[in-house]
Amino acid sequence: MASSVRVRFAPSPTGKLHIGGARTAIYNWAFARANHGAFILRIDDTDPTRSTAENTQVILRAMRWLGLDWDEGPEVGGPCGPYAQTERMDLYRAAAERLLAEGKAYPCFCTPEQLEADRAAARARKDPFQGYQRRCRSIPADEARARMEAGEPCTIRIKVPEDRGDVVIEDAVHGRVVFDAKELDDFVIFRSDGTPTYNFATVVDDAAMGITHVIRGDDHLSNTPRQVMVYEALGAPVPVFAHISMILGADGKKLSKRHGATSVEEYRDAGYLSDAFVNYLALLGWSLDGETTIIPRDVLASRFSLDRISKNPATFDPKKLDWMNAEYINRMDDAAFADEIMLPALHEAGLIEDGAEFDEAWVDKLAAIVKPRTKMPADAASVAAPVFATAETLAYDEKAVAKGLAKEGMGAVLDAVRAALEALGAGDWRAEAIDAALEPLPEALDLKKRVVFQAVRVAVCGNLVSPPLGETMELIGRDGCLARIGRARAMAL
RNA sequence: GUCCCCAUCGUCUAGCGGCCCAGGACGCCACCCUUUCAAGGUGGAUAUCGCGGGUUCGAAUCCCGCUGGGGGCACCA
Repeated sequence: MASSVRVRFAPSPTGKLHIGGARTAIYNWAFARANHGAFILRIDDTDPTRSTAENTQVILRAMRWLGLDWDEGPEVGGPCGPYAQTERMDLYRAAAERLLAEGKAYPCFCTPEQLEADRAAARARKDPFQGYQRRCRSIPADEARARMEAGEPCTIRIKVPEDRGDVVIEDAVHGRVVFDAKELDDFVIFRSDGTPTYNFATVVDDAAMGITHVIRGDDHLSNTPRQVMVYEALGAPVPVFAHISMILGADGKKLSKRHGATSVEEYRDAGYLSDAFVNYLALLGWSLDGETTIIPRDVLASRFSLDRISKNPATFDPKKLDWMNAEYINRMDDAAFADEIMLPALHEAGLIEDGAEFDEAWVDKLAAIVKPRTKMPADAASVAAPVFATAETLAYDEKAVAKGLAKEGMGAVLDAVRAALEALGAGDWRAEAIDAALEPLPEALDLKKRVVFQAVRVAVCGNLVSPPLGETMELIGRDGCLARIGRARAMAL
């Protein structure tokens, strides 16, 4: 396969992995998988003041949680390493030297003050071109070389060919985008401190790593013609670009802290399922067919395509993410739900001991009634909590007691309930039998069904809300239920 | 200032000249199921396809202008 796909996700470790970056990573990963290509992770840490090793670790952890495995990159290595830009400085230096030697770049001795003055002047005379005025472009090569060797501080600028004309970018999502090379200035590729700039380092790396498709945020579209200049100067093939839109907050503004959680790990910590999160993010700006919303990652990995990426910016909608999460939870089978969601949640909530063992059938039955009431993992703990309490520890909700239990006549109801339940032997303690035993009571007591069952519910679960009574009581057990009713009897009138 | 991008229900989107007085999903509402809460089922409201001009027998779809958003123009990435 001569032209096999190679894509990369290249975050800067200047912060946590945020939602927008995660989606870019997902698209790159899915595109690589769908085309049997390679997904490369590279750490673009050329900004020494803002990059930290800790952020890199946070990003790697987030990538793993998202399930985006990389074929080449940190901790897995690969033929194009190293995969952090700070470790590739020699490459950038060599590339810059080459461009200098070939006359495709030149040193610029302008001071920041000089540059600022030029900019101010351009503004003042309303010059449509506000970029670098190319003061140092015409310095003779030997003079430039001499000044450099004398140690005069300088940056290296790329020489945008005078007659370059239009720079045409065939973008996979935007189509043809045309820039006039005249609008491009001779931008800096190497700083005076000897470090490369982003637009240079990325291109050198993308070229060296054989990247075939650059899938990244829209904010880079305007930078692309600059990068094309570097590819051309380097004599490297220009990859296919795919610029994806930004993700906005509910107010249509760029997503920021004001909009709540923006980093991947905040969503992980909040209990969102990786699969649901990835599915939701993938759909924010991409569609499979316009109809399907539940797209498991294996489908994403086989059916993802660039031509179905949307051009418009997307607003992040937490409500839909919540729905998606609940959907993934409800699609789990009971055993998986019990092991992966319910039991860990109960443990987290301190409701079960370390290494506690439960009867498998019992746990599955519990899972079956808890699962549809679980939108977030923590819900599983609160829904199942009454089952794990004892008659002594069960918390009675005050309002529930007032509304359902502490009322005239409820004492008689509980007495009747107790009598009916006591008639059931331990061997008959099953949901259907319990329901059958309770069923005739409302009529016998001449009360509404609702009133009777509400009293039982509060007595047994401590709350007005619970999973179906019969099943819940079966799981709690005969003794537990009778003990609770005994305790509740004191609260009833 | 200048260059570039974007514009369909509140939100994510389908649509690439007739199948669309616009389809799906979230959310919302109603009903059904029901001893509560969910889940599930059924149905419903919400888009003059940003605005104005063209082109065409016919435009959400093509062209032009405008407006509104966003991004770039750094020795940040």
